[in-house]
Amino acid sequence: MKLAQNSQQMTDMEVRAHADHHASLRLWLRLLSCTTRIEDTIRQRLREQFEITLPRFDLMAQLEREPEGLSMSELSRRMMVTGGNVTNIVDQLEQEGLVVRQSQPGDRRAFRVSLTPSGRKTFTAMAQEHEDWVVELLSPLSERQQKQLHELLSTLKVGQALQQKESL
Amino acid sequence: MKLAQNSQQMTDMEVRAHADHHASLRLWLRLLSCTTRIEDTIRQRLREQFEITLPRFDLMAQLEREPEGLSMSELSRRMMVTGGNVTNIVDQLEQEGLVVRQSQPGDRRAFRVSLTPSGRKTFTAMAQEHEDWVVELLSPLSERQQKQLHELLSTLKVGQALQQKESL
DNA sequence: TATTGTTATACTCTATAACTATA
DNA sequence: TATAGTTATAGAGTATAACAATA
Repeated sequence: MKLAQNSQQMTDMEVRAHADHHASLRLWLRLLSCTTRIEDTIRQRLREQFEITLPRFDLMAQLEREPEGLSMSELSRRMMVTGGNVTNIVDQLEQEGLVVRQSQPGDRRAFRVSLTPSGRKTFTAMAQEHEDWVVELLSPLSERQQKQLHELLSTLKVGQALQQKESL
Repeated sequence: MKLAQNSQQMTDMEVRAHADHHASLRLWLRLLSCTTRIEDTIRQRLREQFEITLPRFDLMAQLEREPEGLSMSELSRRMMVTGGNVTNIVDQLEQEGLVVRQSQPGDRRAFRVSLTPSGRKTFTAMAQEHEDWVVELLSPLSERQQKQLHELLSTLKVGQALQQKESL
């Protein structure tokens, strides 16, 4: 591509491909900045209003969906971080009385981590606020536009998953 | 909203608003996961192939657009991080010979930071690869879909900016 | 042997605050 | 006084690797 530019022998297809490249790059930068801005806002509000970080909130969100609780390794897998990190986060949340480790009958190596009643109550309140923030931050888009955006991102997500599979 | 649910007196509008809330939340989670997946891939490849982190890459990208160089405080403003961090990153890049601090004639407090020839060459190679990765990662979307996505995100961005102004 | 979970360590990014030199 | 930049410190998140207990 660079050679073609320099030698002034770009074909129409190359010109178009080149233009598309820049368009993709601009799209990516915009995608990144929109997402980061929303995420930073949410992160800041979680800290200010609930003194909680996003990873801790995410871990509680995982547990909220699983009343039976989850093992440390399952949490590690779902949050896509290594085990040591999960140990740290669970330690902190357990000190605050928001989650609890219970020994697993049948496997004395494993724990079943779940929300305490206090943790569940706290999380419900946070999640309600969190949802309101998201609605507010996405409100520049109409309902119809949000639906469109969701569909486009689904295509992107599925495509990415396929690409990952193919590269195995 | 919660009260309306419990008292079973939700109006049609409330029902719709409630559904929209969940839709917005799902949209946000999808937006976040798509962006994070792409960002993590790029971060990993930058580290593996060029031994560079995203903030360092971003700083070099800022300098690449400004052949005259930028002051530390201007870099701090553009990267939206505090001054001490910029000092650290510039220190590292300067040790590797990729950027250089030059004293500013007219203000002996300030520096003009710019890419060295080596830094420019290195960045050009990295940026080319980076652009290829972005094209690849966005390729599940057609050209037309990418344009659509870009427009939706523009609406979101402009709306966010307006909201920020209004909240001042 | 393999797996679950913990511990220890190290690295990057980040912010805050105190500080120096210059304007 | 205010500004440009540095330094010191602290805290969060992350990964890696060695380790103990159990399967």
